[in-house]
Amino acid sequence: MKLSEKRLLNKKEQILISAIKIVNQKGFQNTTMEEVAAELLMTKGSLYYYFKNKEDLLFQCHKLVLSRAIEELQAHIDEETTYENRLRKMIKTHIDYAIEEKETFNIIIKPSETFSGTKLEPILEIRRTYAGYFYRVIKDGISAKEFKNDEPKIVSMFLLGSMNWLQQWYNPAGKKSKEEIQDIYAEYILKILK
Amino acid sequence: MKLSEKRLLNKKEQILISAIKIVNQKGFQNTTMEEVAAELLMTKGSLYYYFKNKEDLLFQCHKLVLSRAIEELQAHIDEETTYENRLRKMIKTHIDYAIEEKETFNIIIKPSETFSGTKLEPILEIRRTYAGYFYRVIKDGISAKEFKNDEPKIVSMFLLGSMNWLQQWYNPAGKKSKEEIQDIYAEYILKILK
Amino acid sequence: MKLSEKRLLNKKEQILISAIKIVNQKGFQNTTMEEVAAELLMTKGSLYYYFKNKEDLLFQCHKLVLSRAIEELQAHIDEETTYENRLRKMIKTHIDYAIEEKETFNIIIKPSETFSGTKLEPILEIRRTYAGYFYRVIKDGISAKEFKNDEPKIVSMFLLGSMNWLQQWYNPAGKKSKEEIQDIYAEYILKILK
Amino acid sequence: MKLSEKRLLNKKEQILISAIKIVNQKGFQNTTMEEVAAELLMTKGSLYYYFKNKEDLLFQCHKLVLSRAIEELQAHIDEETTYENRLRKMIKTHIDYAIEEKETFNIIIKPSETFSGTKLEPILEIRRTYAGYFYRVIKDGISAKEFKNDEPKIVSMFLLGSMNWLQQWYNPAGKKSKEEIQDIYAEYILKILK
DNA sequence: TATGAATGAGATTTCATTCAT
DNA sequence: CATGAATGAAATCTCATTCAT
Repeated sequence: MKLSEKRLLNKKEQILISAIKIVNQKGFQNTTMEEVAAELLMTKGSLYYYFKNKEDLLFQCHKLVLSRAIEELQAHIDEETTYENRLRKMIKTHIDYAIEEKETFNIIIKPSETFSGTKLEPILEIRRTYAGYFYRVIKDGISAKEFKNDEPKIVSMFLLGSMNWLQQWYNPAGKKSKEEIQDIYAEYILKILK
Repeated sequence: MKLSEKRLLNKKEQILISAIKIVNQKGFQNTTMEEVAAELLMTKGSLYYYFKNKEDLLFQCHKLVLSRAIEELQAHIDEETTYENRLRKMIKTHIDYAIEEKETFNIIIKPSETFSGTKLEPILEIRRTYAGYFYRVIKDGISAKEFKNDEPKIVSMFLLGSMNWLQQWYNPAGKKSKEEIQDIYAEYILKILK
Repeated sequence: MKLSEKRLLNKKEQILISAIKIVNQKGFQNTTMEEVAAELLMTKGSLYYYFKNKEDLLFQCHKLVLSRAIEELQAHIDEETTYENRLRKMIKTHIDYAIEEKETFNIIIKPSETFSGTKLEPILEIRRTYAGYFYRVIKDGISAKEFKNDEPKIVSMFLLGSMNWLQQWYNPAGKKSKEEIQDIYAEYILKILK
Repeated sequence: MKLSEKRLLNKKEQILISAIKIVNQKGFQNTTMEEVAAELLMTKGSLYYYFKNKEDLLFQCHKLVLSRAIEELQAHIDEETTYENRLRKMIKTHIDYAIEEKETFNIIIKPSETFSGTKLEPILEIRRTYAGYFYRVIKDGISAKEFKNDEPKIVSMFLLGSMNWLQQWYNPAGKKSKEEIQDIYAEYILKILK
């Protein structure tokens, strides 16, 4: 890769990071190109040098966040340890993202309201990939007789749903720390898997 | 109540029902006043006779659906039967709404993205009330020694989250019927409560 | 037709007339919705109440002008007189429009630069209809042995081209009056038809 | 001329040739600097080294095509043969350009819509020069008693118009070949000149 | 010379909201 | 009560142009 291409990529990522920040504050629909640009001390027009349109920008935000999360999940899956351990770590990771990156991580939730046509399917695909990691570890844990359950797909969705919901009610200043929550969620799901 | 007021109420409800339909198809942010009006063979302008503004209309949609669901939950809670039975019926009800009334019932979306200022707190209040029903039945079940768990709040949220997520992946044409799903979800949550 | 519909149509036509005026001054691409609105003492937004988008507005401008011209041609064709006479009158009419309504009449010329996709074909269709009148009168004149020529299609295009070109060089303040030009053009084409 | 100036000229011409290609595809107004640059595997910015601005670029495109055509016309005029022959060849040439170089050659477009201020007059001047060749040959043919007509200016415009219009309807895949058309057009104009 | 990046002005479009009738 | 019409603010997007490197 040429230096200039690298620089372009860097800038693009910089923009994405800013955009993610704004989107996490204001939500998707309420984020304007103007605001994203302002955050970067750029002008609207410049954004269009890097991204085809708003949908494209949002799409790449989502992709960036999810792909980062996926990397972490992958690392956990690759560890040589019990399936329980892997699952626990994956839960930790997911909850971190769900709480910290709220909105961007969240297109996960209603992509069809944000994306239309061509971009929707890729988004859904990434989402499926992501969910697949949870499915995998549960399924493999079952095969390895470490877990016991007949519906790995449903369990994984059950888990994902309960974790995604956290953003709605979890209060960092509340009684339970994030870590405690992470442990409790792991405990609960393991009860289902026994 | 005078007849005219009654008629007003009827018309209002009619509008809400149409609005709910559209919102369930298009999502909150993507529903325009025009579309709601069109569905009712009215014009945009007329809607403003019944509702102060769009936010108000959406607010009342949300409220209507939630209050209907709350009535059902109340009925289940009032039954003279085991807590397990009550919880099972409540899960059934919630899943019915979550799947059928997708958007309007949709408690997932950050209300702060749709509602601003004066309407936000009332919305959150209704939601808390709603969630309270699940909290209540779990807490009481614990007090009655039917369930066993130290974190009724967290369990109820865990449950709500997993159910709300259903809209994202549940496919009516898929392998599992809605009824099977309802049973499985009840089973899982009961495992946590034992 | 209801009164309200009539009023709508009236207003639409009023807008079209203003738009035609602006377009004739500035050309298609250089006419902005803002300007059209300003001419009518309206705001941009209001135009969108009457027309779906800019292309639609321009399309209807074109249609209006052409359909008026077509009416006149039709009247000439229907007269009970020699084909030569009919053709002479049609030439008169066309030249009047070509000189007076320059631009709007002119989308005739490069519709593909102004219209895209769905609107292009209808435009071409109207254009074909229009040109068809000249073809008809020539063809019929030949059948009636009043004219003599083997290529009515080509003659009609030859004629239309020469007339459309008038806008490029005709100067109302020049030596020849519009009426003289109209006669000369008729003379020339009749020479070809003998 | 220094070598560097020569190189500059070459590059300029290269750019013009590419630009002409694009303009012929997309039309004057719809051609963007970006597209022209892309065709040359250059970047927008570079174009500004060679041309002051877009108008300048388009101007020179138009000029280049017209001046090439003019050269050919000149050659035909200079031949020692009948005026009829000269005129026939000029018609051939013009029709070739009108059909092949559609847009850039396009004399139909109102230059005032594309060119403003300083560039407009030069454009009109070239066009007049171009048209002048047809005027000349007709006028001289009349003086030489080979043609007979009192309005050489009008005849030449009549001819030019009919030929320019060809781009609007001529279909290479149609019944008549380009050569046949060229003959027919010559025939028609000669009828007028006799 | 050439380029990559940024700019900014302006154009189109959308839509909640208002209001006279 | 209902509507048709108008509004205006804001958002997206385009593109010619500039300029430091």
